[in-house]
Amino acid sequence: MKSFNERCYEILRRVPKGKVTTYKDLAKAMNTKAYRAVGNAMNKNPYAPEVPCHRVIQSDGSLGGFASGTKKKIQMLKAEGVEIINGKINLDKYRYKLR
DNA sequence: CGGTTGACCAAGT
DNA sequence: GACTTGGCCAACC
Repeated sequence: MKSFNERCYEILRRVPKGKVTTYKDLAKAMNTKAYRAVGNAMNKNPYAPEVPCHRVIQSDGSLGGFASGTKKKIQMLKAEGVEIINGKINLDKYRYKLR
């Protein structure tokens, strides 16, 4: 039985470059409501380059947090082709449909 | 087992 | 729009 965290990583790792998802959707995809616990998992994320934890944002389109700083997160996403307006992302455009 | 923590969410002020 | 409150759930001590 894998830990809750590893399940997060497995789902998150299939989010393609140039797309994003939200903590809530991620939790929903694994059939739980623990979006908070998901955030915890990301913070600890031991699969740093393998799992794109910077592609996970809040439900309202704002970035949420990032271990190395929110600014870094913005830069990485922009580098992947995601447009960020006023520190927010257009979910209709960039949200990746899980499941 | 209980209490604390957190990269959250929604609704209210 | 900023801040507070209550709710949520897993990990950790």
